[in-house]
Amino acid sequence: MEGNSYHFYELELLLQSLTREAVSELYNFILPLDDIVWGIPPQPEFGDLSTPVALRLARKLRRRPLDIAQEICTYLTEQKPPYVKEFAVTAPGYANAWLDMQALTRSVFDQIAVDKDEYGQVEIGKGLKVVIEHTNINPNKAAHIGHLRNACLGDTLARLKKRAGYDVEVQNYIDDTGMAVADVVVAIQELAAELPEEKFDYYCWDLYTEINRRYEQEPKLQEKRYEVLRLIEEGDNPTAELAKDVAQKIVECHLNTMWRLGIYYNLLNWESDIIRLGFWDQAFNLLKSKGQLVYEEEGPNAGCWVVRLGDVPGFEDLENPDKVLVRSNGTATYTAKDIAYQLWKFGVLGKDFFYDRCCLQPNGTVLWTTSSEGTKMERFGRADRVINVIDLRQRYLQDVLRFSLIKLGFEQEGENSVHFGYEVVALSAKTARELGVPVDDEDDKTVYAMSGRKGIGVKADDMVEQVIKHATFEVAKRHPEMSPEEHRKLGLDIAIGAIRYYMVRFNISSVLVFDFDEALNMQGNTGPYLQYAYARAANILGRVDREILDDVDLRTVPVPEDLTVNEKNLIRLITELPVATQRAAETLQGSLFAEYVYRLATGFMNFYETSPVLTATPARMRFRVALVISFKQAMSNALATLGIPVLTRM
RNA sequence: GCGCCUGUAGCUCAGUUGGAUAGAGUGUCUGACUACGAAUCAGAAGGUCGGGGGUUCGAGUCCCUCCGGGCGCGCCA
Repeated sequence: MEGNSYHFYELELLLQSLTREAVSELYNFILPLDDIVWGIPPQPEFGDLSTPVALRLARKLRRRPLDIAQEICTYLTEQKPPYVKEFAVTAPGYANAWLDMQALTRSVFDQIAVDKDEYGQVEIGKGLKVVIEHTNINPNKAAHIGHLRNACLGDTLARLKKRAGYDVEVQNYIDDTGMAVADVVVAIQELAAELPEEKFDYYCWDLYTEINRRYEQEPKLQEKRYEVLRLIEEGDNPTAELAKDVAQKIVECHLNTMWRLGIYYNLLNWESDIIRLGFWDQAFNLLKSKGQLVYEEEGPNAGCWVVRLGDVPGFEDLENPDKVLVRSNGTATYTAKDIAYQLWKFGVLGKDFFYDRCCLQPNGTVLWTTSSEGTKMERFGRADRVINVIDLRQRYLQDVLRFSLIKLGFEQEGENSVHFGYEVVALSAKTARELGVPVDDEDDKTVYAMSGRKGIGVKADDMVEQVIKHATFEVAKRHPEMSPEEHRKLGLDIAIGAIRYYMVRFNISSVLVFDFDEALNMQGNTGPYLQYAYARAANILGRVDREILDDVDLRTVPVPEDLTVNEKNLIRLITELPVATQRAAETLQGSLFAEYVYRLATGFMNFYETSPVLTATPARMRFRVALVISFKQAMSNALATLGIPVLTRM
């Protein structure tokens, strides 16, 4: 946001500082900027922007709020801020501003004409590299809808950060040496004769459930898990080879699942490479040299290397707040490896992976993979900020990671580590029942947790396929003239819109109660509603006389004085795109952005219903064509930020 | 036991650092397609914001307390 283009947000900021000036001049009182809010009032009678600042001042100044508001308005009027026509006061003490919408519209048109696809971008992240780690699915079974929430949130975050000017690198961590993979290896060795080529992840889903059942029945089978786990970590043996093969095949399945939804990565980070390249040994030496790693001679952690966290807020009350990094038998804990890995992300470990090209993704970008003997590259990691998209159950561990970095001498890195913690996905009673999970028939309020071990859950591909089927059916109903292939093609794009919007529209800190009926819904506050608004705009423009369309120029088209309520409302929503992007990117709230895009779409729907374009008077028509062009551009940019396909027909 | 999250319309959710009459969607009921596509729009009904105290000009929002639901507290990964 630069130049002299005053939109609502810039105006809000300008009025904020002018108001502070007014308070300081009039009452010799310095108010923090954050205490002065100019916002959109609930009723049009209260103007276009308003502030309750006089109400707040009343107590301190011991004066009537209405009088204060009046004095502030008088002061502001004398300052003649741009695009404000008038200031006025309403009870019980609000100061309101009326804007020159005609001039404001002119300015927005100009900006969209210049910025086009870049309209809505901001530059707060310029020069900063952020590494976003998401997806991170155990490579031992099919992805389920919980993983889908992770991936959709992470991908939307990445898109928002890019639009906010950050240099974004998306990493997908693969725990190929963990217990989960070991379990499937045990299952294959104990239960399976040969492995199928198709739907390998689905096959492993069942194997994983089965082996966990066996563990219950034959506890001594559990000994085999640890033996397999040991062999995998050791490497260079048939069991390790099998594990590697399983992990790679599963990762391939996961990638296909995510690619279908427009989710792409820059780098796959393999746990086995972290181990093989000795990241922890490197980190251990580094941390020892910093002098904050403690070797315990006595107490409960005798013989271990620990980091002391007892004075960290939130840890004081723990029985044993210190975190063991190296066990008394000399092996490193999971957290220790995580610390090493996190240091690598910031480029301060003093050790790097080698890299190989993994494949070309459907969007035309190369996916790279870490490797223990590939080529050296300087481009990965080295982040200014790191965001780990991991569900909230791991909050404690993520806190330990963050505070450990701080305590161990990497204060900056700790401060710049963000745990993007989201709640898990659970099943509604209805959907659980449909899956055959035993549910309480009396009680539809209870939600049911998914469980990989028990095989309870909705697989991501199943859900995607069902939504595609439903969307394809809806398209076919509306377009009998199209071929089944076209139906399916449009159905796919609509399904992507429905799924992605459903996954990001809720607050991340509450459990997403997954219900099939709701996920399949395409009316109301859904992804297809947003796509439909765009399609309607495209449809209008497709019907405008070619000559007129070519002739309408956003930079010169006359803006009428008598803008209607629906026109004004739409213009105002279009001007909000940059600030909506900025706020969502900075607060990491994709849902905030989703809500904005929904309001934008609704604004257009209202305009559409009330404001004919093609049959309006010539001058009005040309203005409305310009407005539709502007909306279409803004909506297209907004949908791209959500990763939702843009459709001219649906 | 300690800690964190959560409770708003029948259901799923919004609700900016305390601000004007608590909002959407869905479901139910009623209207609007020979009109730029009805995946839409307009209207009705639906609320002790979990209960009770407190703070103040003003509380869904802040504090205390109680109740319900979820999760976390390893020399596991």
